[in-house]
Amino acid sequence: MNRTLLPKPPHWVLEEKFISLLQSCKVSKHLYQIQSQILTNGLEQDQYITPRFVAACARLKEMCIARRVFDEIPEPQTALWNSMIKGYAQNGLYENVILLFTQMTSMDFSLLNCFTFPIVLKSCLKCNALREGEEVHCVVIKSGFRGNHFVGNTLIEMYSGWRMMEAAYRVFCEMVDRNVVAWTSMIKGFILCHDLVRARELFELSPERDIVLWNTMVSGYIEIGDMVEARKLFDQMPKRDVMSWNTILHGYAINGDVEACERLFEEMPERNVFSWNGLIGGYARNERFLEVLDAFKSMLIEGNVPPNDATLVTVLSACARLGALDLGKWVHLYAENNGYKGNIYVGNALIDMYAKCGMIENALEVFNSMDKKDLISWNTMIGGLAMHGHGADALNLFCRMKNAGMNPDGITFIGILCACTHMGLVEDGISYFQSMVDDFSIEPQIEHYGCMVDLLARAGLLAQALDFVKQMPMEADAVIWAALLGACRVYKNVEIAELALEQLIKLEPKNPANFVMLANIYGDLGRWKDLARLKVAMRDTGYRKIPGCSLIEVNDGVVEFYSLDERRPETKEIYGALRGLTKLLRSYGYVPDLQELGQGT
DNA sequence: CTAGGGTTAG
Repeated sequence: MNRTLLPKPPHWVLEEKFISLLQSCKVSKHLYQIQSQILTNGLEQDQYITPRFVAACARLKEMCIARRVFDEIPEPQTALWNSMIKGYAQNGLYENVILLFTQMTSMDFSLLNCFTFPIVLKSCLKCNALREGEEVHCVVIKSGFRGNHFVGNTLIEMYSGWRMMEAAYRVFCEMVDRNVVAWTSMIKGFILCHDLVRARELFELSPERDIVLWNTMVSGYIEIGDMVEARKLFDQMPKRDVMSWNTILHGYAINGDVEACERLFEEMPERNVFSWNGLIGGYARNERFLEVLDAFKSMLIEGNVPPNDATLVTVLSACARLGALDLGKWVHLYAENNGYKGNIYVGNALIDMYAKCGMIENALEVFNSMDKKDLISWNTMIGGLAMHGHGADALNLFCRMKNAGMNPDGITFIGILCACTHMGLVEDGISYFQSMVDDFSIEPQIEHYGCMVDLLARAGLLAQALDFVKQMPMEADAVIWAALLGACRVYKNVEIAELALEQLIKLEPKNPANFVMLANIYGDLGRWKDLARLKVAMRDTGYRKIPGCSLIEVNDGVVEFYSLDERRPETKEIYGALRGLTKLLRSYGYVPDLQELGQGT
C-alpha cells in the first residue's frame, strides 16, 4: 500500500495516540522517543499533550526533562503549570513547588485555580516552609479561593500539621459551609495534638458523621492508648467497613493485647491484606515470632488474600529473630516471583534476615543487587557485617557509603563502633566517635556511649571505660553496666565488677543474671567466701534466672531449645550436632568452657 | 489536574 495516499490523521487522533503512549510509558528511554515524535509532529505546545508529558516525566522521576520542555513554552497555561507543580510535589521537590508557585503568581494572578492551592499548601507543610505557607494563605484570600472546599480543607490540614491550632480553627470557623471532610480534618488536628477532649467535642457537634470520621475518632483514642474508649466508639458505630475493623485490630496490636487481636480477627466479616498484616504485625510487635510464621502460613493456605510487601517485611523480620533461614529463603523466592524484586523495604528486610541468620554472603548479594538503596539499606548491611565479625568489610562499606553521597546517621555509627569493638580498634573507634560529632553533627545517644564503653572494656581498658561512664552526659543504663561487668569477668577485675553490680542492682533488682555474672567472677578467682555471701543474697531476692533459650530450625519449623533440654524427640540429633560443632571449633583452636554449661538453670 | 482513614525495614 502506498502510504502517501493516506490522508493526514486529524489532530485529535494524534493527541489521543500520544496521550495513551505517554500513559503506558514505562522507561525514560521511551520518554525521549515520544518526545522526538511530538516534536516531528509539531505538537510540543499542545495544551493537552504537554501536561501529560510532564505527568509521565514525574512518574518516571525525570523532572529535569519536564523542566526543559516547560521552559521552552512562552506562555504556559494553568494546566501545564499545575502539572509541573504536581510533578515536583510527587518527587518530593517541595522547594521547586514553592518557587514555581511564586513565579506563577508574579506572572499573572489569573493563572491560579482551585487545583493549584492544595498541592502547594501540602508542599509547604512537607518541607516545613511556615512563612511561605502563610503567604500562600494570603494569596488564597486575595484570589478569592477561600470558599473552595478543597482549598479550605488543605489549609486546615497544613496548620494542624504544624500544630498551629488557632490558625487551623480560624480557617475552619471562617468556612461558610463546612462539609464532613472539613470536620474530619479539624478533628484530626486536635488528635495530632493529643487533645482528645476537643476532638471529641467537635465529633459530637459535627452535623454529619460518616465512616471516615468515625474511624478517625477511633484511631485518635488508639493513638493515646485508650483502647477502652476506642472499643466503645467502635461498638457504637452505625456502620463499619473493613478499615474500621482493621483500625481497631491494629489498635489492639500496638497496645499489646494479642488475644483481643486474635479474637477480633476471627470475628471480622471481611479480611483484606491489611487485616492479615494487622494480625501478623501484632504477633511481631509482641515478640510472638513463632505465631508470625504460623499466621503467614495460614494466610498462604487460605489463599484468597495474597501477601504484600508489608507482610513479607514483617515475616522476614520474624525469620531474622528466629533464625528461620529456610522460610526466609522461601520468602526471598516468593518476593522475586511476585514483583517485589525492586522493593526497597523487602530488600532491606532480606539483608537483615540473611545477616542475622549468619548468611553474610547472601546478605551482600541482595545488597549489591539493589539498584535503589536508602540509608536503611546501608545501615543494615554495615551493621550485619560488623555483628558477624566482618569488621574490616563494615568499615570499607562505610567508605563506599560516603563516596556514594549517602549521609550516615546515628544508627550507621552503631555499626561502625561495633566493628571497631570486634576488631579491638580502640584508637579508630575513638576517632570515629569524634568524627560522628564533628563531621556529621550527630549527637551521641546512650547507645553510642554504650558502644564506647564496650569498645574500651573489651579491649581490657576497664579503668578508661569506667571513666567514660562517669563522663557521660546522661545516666548509664543497665546495658552499659552489664557490658562493663561482662568485661570484668574476662579481665578478672573484681573492684570494678562490684561497682558495676551495685549499679545494676539499683537499675534492675529483679535480674538474677547480674548476680550470676559476679558469682562467676568470684568463682574464677577462687573467692569462695564472697561467692557464698552472694548466693545468700541471690536466694533472698527470690528470683531465679530464666534458662537461656535457643531457637533452632528443624525441617520446616522452628523449635525452642533450652540448655540441658531433653524434652524434644530430636534431642539426640541436637546433641549430636552440637558435638560435631564443638569438634569443629576445637580443630580451629577453640577451647570450650564446659563449666558454663548448665550455669543458672 | 485538587481535600479527610490502615500496615512494613536498620
